[in-house]
Amino acid sequence: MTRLDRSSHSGGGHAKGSRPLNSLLAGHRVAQPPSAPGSRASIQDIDLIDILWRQDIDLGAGREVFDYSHRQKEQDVEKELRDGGEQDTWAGEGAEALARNLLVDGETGESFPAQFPADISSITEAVPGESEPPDLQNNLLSPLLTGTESPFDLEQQWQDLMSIMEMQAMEVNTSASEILYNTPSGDPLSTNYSLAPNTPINQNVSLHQASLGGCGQDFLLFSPEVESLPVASSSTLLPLVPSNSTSLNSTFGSTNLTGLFFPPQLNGTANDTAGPELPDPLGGLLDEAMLDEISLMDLAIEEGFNPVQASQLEEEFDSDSGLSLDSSHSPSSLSSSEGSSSSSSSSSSSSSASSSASSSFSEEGAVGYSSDSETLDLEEAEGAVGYQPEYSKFCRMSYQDPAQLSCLPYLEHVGHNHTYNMAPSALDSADLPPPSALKKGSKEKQADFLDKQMSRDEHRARAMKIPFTNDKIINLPVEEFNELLSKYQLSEAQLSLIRDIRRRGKNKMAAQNCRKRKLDTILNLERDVEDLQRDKARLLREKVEFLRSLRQMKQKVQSLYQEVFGRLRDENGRPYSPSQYALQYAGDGSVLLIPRTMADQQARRQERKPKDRRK
DNA sequence: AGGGGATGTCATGTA
DNA sequence: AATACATGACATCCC
Repeated sequence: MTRLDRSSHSGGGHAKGSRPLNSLLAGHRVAQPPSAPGSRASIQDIDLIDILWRQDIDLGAGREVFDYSHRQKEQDVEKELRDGGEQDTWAGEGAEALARNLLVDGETGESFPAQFPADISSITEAVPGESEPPDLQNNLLSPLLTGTESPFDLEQQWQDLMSIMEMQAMEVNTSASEILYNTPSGDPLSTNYSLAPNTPINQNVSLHQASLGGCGQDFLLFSPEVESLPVASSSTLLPLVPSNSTSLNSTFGSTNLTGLFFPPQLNGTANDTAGPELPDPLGGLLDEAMLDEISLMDLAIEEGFNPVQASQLEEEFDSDSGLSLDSSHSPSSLSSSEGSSSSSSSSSSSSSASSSASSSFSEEGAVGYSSDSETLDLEEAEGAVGYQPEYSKFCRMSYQDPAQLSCLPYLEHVGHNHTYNMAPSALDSADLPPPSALKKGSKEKQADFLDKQMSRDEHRARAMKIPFTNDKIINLPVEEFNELLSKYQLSEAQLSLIRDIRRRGKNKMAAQNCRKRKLDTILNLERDVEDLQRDKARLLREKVEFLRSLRQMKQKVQSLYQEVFGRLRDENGRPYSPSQYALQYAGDGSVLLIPRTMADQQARRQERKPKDRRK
C-alpha cells in the first residue's frame, strides 16, 4: 500500500520546535496595551509612540487607523458576526447533530466541543463582554474632557499626561504642573479670578490697590535677599501679600513659577487680548512646549504626520465630544493602513468565512465520522454492504437529502472525493455498475450518485466485503474496534485493509484538524495585528489629546498672568512696564512684583536646580 | 493549458 | 510497543 514515489519526500522532519506555534498561539489574545506600570511612561515609551506614529505615516495610515471607537465597533460587529457565523453553522446542524457530535467527540477525543460549546447560549453569553457599548471605549478619546471614563482610564491617562509633560522638558517642575492641571478647565478669563478657593491671586491680591506706597508694610516683610536686590527706582518691589494666609504654595507649589512669571520682554501695558506684541510671561514653557511641540501641525511636520490628518485629528478633538467618529466611516477617508487593515480584515473575514466554513466543515467532517457511526447502526442492520457512506457525509453536512447537494453549487466541490489512489482492481469490482443498473430509475440514479461519492477506502472495503462500515472502522475506540474484529472471521487481506482504512481515516481527520488549526492561527494573528493597530491608534489619540489639553492649560496660565499684571498700578496710577517688571510667585504664597533683572536671575537659578537634581 | 484551492495520503515525529 | 495525534510534503481533483 505504501507508495513508492515518495522517495524525494523529506517527510515530516519537523522537530518539536515546529509545534509551539499552535500551542503558543492557540487562544492567544493580545494583552491590553501597556498599562504604564508604575506611574508614568518613560521617554522611550513616548519615543516608541513617535516611531509607531511615523510608521503609520510611512505605511500610509489614515485617520481611520486612529479611530479607535470606529475600529472597536467594527471589531465588535465582526466578532459578533464571527460568533454568529459559528453559531449559525452549528445551529444549522441542529440540536440532534450537536448532540451527536458531542457524543462522538467523546469517542474520538476530538477537541471541537471545547471550541464550539454545544450550548449556543453560552456563546452568546460570552459575547456581551466584548460587545460592550462603544461609549465606554469612546470615553478614552476624551480624557480630561469627559468625566465618564473609568477611574483606571483616568488614572492611566493622567499618568501618560504627566509623562508627556516630563518628556517635553518643561521649564516648570512638578509643582507647577500640579497647578496647571489642577486648574479647572473653562474660560481662562472667567477663571482668572475665580480659580478656586485656594487661588491666591484672586483672594490675596488687591490688584487695583497695589501700589508702592500701599505696600510699605509688606515691603518690610521681604526677605533680606529680596531687599538687598538693586532697585531701578525708588520702589522696585511690590509685594502682593495675601490678606489671608491662603498660600499660593498650596496651589502653585514653590517658586518654580518664578521663571514662568518673568516675561522676557514686556512692552507696554498688558491687555487681555494676547496679541503677538504681548509679553510672553510663560517664557519657554509656552514657546517650546506649546508652540513647538504641542501644535499638531508642527507635530505633523516633525513626525511626518500628514497635516491634513493632524488637522482632522485636532478638529475631532475640538469637537469636544471625542465621539464624532462617524466621519471616519467615510469611505473616501479610507487610508491605506485602514485599507490594509480592512483588507486584512476583509481577508480576515473572507478567510474567516472560509475558515468558518472550512473549519465547520472539517469539524463536521471530523465529527461526522463519529456521528456517522451512530447512524451506521441502522445501516448495519440493513446489511454490511448496505451502508451509505456518502449519505453519512451528507448527514454531517446537515443535508439529509443528498438531492439537496445538487441544489447547492458551492457544495459541489466539497462533495467531490479523492478516489484517484484507488487500486484499479478494487475499483473495477466496486465501481462497475451491474448490468441491471442500466435501467435507471431514480433510486438507481441516486445509488450511482452515492457510488461516485464513495471514497476510495469505501469502495475498497465494499470490494473486500468488509462486514462493517468505514466509519466504525475509523471511529471506534481501540477496544471496541478489536472487539468488533473479533466478532468476524476476517482474512489477512481484510484485516490489513481495515487497519489501513482506520489509519487513513484518522489521518484524514487529523489533517483536517491540522488545517483548521492552521487557519485559526492565521486568523488569530490577523486579529492580534488588528488589536495592536487599535492599541497604537488609541495611544496616539491619547497623546494628541493630552497635548491639546496641555496647551489649553498653558494658555490659561498665560492669560491669568497678563490679567494680573495688567491690573497693577504704581502710586501714580500708571501701569507697570512689562519690560521692567515681572510678577513673581513667592514661596510663601504671595505674588511679588519685582524688577526683571532680579527675576531673570532667579529664573536662571531655578533652571539650574532641576538640572542639578537630574545629575 | 495552467494556476490555485481543497482534500486525501504518506512519512515522520511526538505524546 | 501500540496507539492516537500533529504536521510537512506531495498527489490529485476540480474550478
